[in-house]
Amino acid sequence: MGARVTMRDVAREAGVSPMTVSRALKQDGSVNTATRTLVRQAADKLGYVYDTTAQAFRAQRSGFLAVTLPSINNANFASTHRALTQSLVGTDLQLLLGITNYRVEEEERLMRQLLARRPEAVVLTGGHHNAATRKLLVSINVPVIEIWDLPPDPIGHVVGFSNAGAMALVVAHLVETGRRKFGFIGASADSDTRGAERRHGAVEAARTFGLPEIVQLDAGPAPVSMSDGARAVEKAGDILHNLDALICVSDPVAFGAMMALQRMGLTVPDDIGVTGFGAFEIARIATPRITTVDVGAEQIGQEAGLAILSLLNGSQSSDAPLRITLTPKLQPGNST
Amino acid sequence: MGARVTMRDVAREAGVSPMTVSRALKQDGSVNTATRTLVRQAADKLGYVYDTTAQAFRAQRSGFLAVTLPSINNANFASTHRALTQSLVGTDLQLLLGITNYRVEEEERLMRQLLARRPEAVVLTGGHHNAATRKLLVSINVPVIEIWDLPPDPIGHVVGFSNAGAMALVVAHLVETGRRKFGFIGASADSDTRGAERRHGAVEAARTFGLPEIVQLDAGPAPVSMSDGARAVEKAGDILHNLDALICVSDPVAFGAMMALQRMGLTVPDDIGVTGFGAFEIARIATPRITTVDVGAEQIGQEAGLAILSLLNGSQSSDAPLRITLTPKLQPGNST
DNA sequence: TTGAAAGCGTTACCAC
DNA sequence: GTGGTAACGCTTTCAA
Repeated sequence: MGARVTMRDVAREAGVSPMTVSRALKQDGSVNTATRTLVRQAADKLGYVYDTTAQAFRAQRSGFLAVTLPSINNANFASTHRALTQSLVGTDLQLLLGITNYRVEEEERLMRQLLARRPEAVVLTGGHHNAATRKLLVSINVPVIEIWDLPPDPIGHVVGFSNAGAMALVVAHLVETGRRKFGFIGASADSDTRGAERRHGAVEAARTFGLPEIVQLDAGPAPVSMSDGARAVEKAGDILHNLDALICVSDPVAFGAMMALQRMGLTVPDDIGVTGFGAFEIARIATPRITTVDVGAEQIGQEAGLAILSLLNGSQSSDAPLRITLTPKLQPGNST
Repeated sequence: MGARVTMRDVAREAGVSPMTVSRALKQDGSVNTATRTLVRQAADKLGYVYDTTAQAFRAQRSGFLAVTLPSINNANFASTHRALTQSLVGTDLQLLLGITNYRVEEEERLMRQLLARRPEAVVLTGGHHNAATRKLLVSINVPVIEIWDLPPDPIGHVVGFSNAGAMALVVAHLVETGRRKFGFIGASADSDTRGAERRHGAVEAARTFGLPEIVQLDAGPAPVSMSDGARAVEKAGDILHNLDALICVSDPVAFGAMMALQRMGLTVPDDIGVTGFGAFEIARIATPRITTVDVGAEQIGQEAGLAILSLLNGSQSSDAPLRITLTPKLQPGNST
């Protein structure tokens, strides 16, 4: 139950000054190798743990990168998270993660909590925020990056793709395979704004192709899962016989839909086609493999990380907001 | 780009002392209402922003709860995370999350990074750590909780269940349904220590029941996924004809295995039974539904949260380490 | 290459 | 109800 070990203690143990300890524990070149070894040994012996809080306080640099994600249980967001983390290896930046659970009010609460930690940059998944959140973010004086979207009126920088455009790829593919009458399965509320954009993109693309209006099948509030996809199909009932493809907001939803269709005696893709979104593992492994869209989740994280580093280096002026646009790729499977 | 506004500036503006500003900006009752109004106005006028870093430093209370998870993309860990977050609502504690990617060396690196932020408590997923990590954790003076395991020699407190015991439930169930010759599909390396324990539990249970030795099918390094399960089955080939059940380390692996079996013309459960682990959504939605084990991921998070709060309140002495043991429940499906 | 002093912004503690 | 003083652990700055 002893008091905390500080640099002062390590200094005493090593027979040097606290300042030398400070320098020895960094890569800072100006320390004698022997001294450094001595200090390292003393630190290890005493079980010294560096105090980032004190450093952050003294240096007026938190070392935090605030990141929000809608969900922690999503392979795509996990990829983005991993790539972002990876791109910060070797720097002293640390991710401070907040999960919004797809709720805008939660995002505001979370953002207040995150900003109180004085992050050096902020990464938000999605480009739709309430007024209060926006106000918070424009007033802080650090880089803000919105990812996974292409907001028309971004707060700062953007690394994303067009969710609507990605859905247009899907519609075009379905048309090519000779289909015309589509249903869309997605979340009901506007909570999943990327989902709403995908829906919108599908509807618009259908109009462009001169197709019949897309039938909307409600899968409940976000996040929508396999079961929600299955339930939406079950609720649809006879409507399905008038459709030749179901466009799903994500691969898990598509898989749930396929399971339900199978139970109803409908064969995919012969009786009806099914498409997913996001290139999740389930799309590859399901039988039939699900036609999906790879949005480059990993690349988003990587590009965002690189952007942050250059913005913080000052090598990139933040006066000219970045807008990095990725191109989603259709991944045809056997479900269409 | 002027210098930062501090309490001192606000104090000067309001004609009071910094101490009074500090009190006025909290809910702290002992400030005259008029004074408080004055201070608030001065703060607003100057655009004052409270400095949490300085507070954390001075008060020696970071407000952080350090949490490690093996993966961000896992419904079970996501449940634990959500429940833990939920149980801290209303407190000033904030989660500081680190992902180990199932790697022990990564855990050490991560733990150093997390501890440097001086968390008020530490939650580790898993009960296996390298010597350095253990040393770090026993020397810090805050509550440490290991979850998702029942380590024989815990660092501090424990909220978990027996992975081996849970697998014994599965084996007992398979025996009841008349099966005797089992294969086990799990990660190869020891990286997924919970997986290794499950494997061990299955082997032990088989011995207890006097069954033939369980055939080990390697699914590669952790994390193992649907594809890994499928690949393990494909590699097994004719071995499968000598088995009447495949015990899988997780539901995704079990699903992948089922898909591969199906492609090989084997019917589940008639030709061979399949079991999973973790009560993932895929177990419910797959056809046939996968027999699995619900380990109470959410309850783990909740209990850990409650434990932390009581430990930090001082209402619970940390001299007597908590050991909360949950009871996994078998969820029979149609795959056995 | 190393050390001494000062101070980052806040709050615990003690006066009044 | 309010103020003064000191201190949290580190690093910037200057000196040796």
